[in-house]
Amino acid sequence: MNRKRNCDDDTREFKSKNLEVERRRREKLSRRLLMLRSINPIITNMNRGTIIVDAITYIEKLQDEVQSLSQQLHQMETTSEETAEAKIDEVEAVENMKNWGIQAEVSVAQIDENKLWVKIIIENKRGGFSKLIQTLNYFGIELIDTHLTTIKGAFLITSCIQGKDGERLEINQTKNLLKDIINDM
Amino acid sequence: MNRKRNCDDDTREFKSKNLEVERRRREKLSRRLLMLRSINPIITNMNRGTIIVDAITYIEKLQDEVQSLSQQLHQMETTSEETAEAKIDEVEAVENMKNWGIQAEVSVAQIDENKLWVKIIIENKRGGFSKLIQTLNYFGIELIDTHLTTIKGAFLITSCIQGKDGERLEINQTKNLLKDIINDM
DNA sequence: ACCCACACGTGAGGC
DNA sequence: TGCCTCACGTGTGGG
Repeated sequence: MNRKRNCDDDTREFKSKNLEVERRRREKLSRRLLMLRSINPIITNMNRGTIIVDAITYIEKLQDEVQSLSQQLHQMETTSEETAEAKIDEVEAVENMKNWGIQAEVSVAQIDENKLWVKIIIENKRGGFSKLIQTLNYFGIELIDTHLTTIKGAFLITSCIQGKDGERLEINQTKNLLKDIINDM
Repeated sequence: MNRKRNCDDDTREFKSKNLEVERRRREKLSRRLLMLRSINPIITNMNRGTIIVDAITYIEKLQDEVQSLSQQLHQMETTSEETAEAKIDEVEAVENMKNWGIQAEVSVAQIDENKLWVKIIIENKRGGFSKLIQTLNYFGIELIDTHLTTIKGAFLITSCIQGKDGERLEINQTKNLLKDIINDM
């Protein structure tokens, strides 16, 4: 502890051998502390001790952030698994349609001045049919009576439709609308 | 630097006033370094300097992790917006059913020894109908002829079904299967 | 003057 | 032994 250097060492200063080594060590430690402070965006003070405290709190914050993010990501992945399955189903549906030589088709015929008869053959996309119905509903088209059959990856739909509020439906417009809807799926 | 204490201070050791204070400071710093080391799962050495280096590398790793996770989360959110829309549609569908007093319903009747007639009223879940069809298909049930109407957030389905390969269908089993499928949606 | 934080040089102990 | 790390007590400069 207390330096026991004798008082008789007169003028000649006796340097320890590890003087320079110790100096290097201190410098290295200081540089590393500055490094630690430089990558930490949250700094309260530039004291030697507060640098470490800030680093601790920053690490804890990052750990919480990682945990929270991975948690959110995990539950988002689990909820979107069915979407992935749907994608696979759609691919298989197209394959089936190709294998069986089924061609997509849209036919529209006039029944009377208010009603049209439509026949649609499309690939069996997951949710495609209900989306078709909803889209038609959005465009003011009401499905009165509908037949539907699924065969080997295809929807076969025949339906009697009319415009809401007695609005007249044009054959070509309706046909183009149906094609657009199917293409958008 | 060199202590200038006169050699005439004889036996009485003169303690600096900041001796204890400095001691507290050192202890505090050591404790904080141990804290920093304790929350760091990646430890190469327990040296004073390597503790800081490990903390730096750990912070950098955490930062990269946070960036990567938030990036993945962001692009997953953008791709799953449509799912959120579907959820909203489902909620609205249930609201509509409640507003119009439509009750979910499953009825099954026997047509002949091979065919059953079913009537189903369910909420208009996005993709629910095609999932119903696919699930029935998975359980070996074939839909021969199907009527479907959507009214105010509900599917009204009447269908003639039979078992594949001439397999007989029991009424109660089929009814329970349909209920299970609907509950799983 | 005081307080606080830091750097300094050195001895002790482990490998 | 030498090398390396740490704790110690103190001097010093800034607020």
